Amino acid sequence: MKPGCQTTTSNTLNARLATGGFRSTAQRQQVYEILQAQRDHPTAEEVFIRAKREMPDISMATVYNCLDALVKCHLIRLVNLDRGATRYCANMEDHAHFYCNLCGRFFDIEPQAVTLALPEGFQVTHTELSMRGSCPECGANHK
Amino acid sequence: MKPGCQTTTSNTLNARLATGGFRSTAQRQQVYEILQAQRDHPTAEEVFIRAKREMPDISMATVYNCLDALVKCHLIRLVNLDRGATRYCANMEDHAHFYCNLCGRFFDIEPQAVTLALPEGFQVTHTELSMRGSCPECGANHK
DNA sequence: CTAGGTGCAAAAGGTTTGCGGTTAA
DNA sequence: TTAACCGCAAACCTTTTGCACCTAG
Repeated sequence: MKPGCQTTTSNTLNARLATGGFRSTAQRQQVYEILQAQRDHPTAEEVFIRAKREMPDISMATVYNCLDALVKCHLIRLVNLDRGATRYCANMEDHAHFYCNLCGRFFDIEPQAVTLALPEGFQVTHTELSMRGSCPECGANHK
Repeated sequence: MKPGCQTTTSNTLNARLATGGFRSTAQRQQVYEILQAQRDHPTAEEVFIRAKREMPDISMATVYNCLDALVKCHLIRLVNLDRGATRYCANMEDHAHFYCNLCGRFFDIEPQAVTLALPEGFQVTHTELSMRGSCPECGANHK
C-alpha cells in the first residue's frame, strides 16, 4: 500500500472490506473516496468519470465491481428514482432523499421517524425513503 | 368502445385520462385493468406478457406509452428497488412497499406515518418508501 | 502461490425513438 | 379532419459477463 493511505477512513474501509471477505484494492479506495468527497449521489457513470481523473485506466466493469463490494459491506447505499440510472450515496446515517424536479439535485434529509403498522412477522433489513418536489431555491425562483 | 366497458372503473379511468390530456384507448384500459386486477407490482415486461393474452398485437412501446400516461394521470405509480426493472403499482393510497429477499414478492404495507424534520422551503409532491427483509412466511420457513 | 480483482470487449437487459399507418374526439 | 396513438424495428443507455492478465494476502 502507498504511503499516505493509512488514514482513519481508509483503515475503516479496509477493515470493513476484509470483514466482508473482500480484498482492499486501490480502485475500491478510489471509488469510496469519490463518494465520500462529493455527496451529490452520482451515477456509476459519474463515479467512473471522476475516478478516471486519478486513475485513467479504470474501467466501468471495475467501477460496478467496487460499488457492489462497497454496498455489500454496508459502506455505501443505492438510491433509485424513476427509471433513471441508479445512484450511490456514502451517507449511511438514517436519512431520506429528496430530489428537486426543477434543478435535478439530490438532498439528504435529516433522520426520518417512520412509524407504520408493519404486520407481525415482517423483518426489515433495509429502508429507502425518497421524495420529490421542489427545493427551497427553486421554489423561490419559480414563483 | 366495446359494450361492457362502461364500468365505474373505466369511467374514472377515461375521465382521468381526458383531464390529463390523453386519449382513452383500448390499450390503456387493458394496461390499467391488468394493474388493478393483480396487485403484484409487475414490471413493464410482465404487463406486456399479460396484455398479450387479451391483445396479441400489443407492443412493448405501447405498454411503456400506456404506463407513462397512467403515471402522469396519477392512476398508477412507479416502484423502484435496486438496479432491477421498474415496477408498477395501481394502489394510489398512501402506503409503503416491502420486498421479501427470500421469495421475491412485493407487499403493500399500511399507511406510513412519516415524520421528518423537512427543512423549510421543501415542497414534496411524491413520496416513495420501500423496505426489504423477510416476509412472515419466509421468515418462518427460514428458521 | 492462488483466489480474487482488473481491464477490455462483447452481450444482455431495459427503455426510448423514428416512422408509416390507424383512430379517438 | 387531424393530432394523438399504435405496432414495428432499430437505437440507446445501463449493467452484466467472459476471459486473459495481474496482485493482495
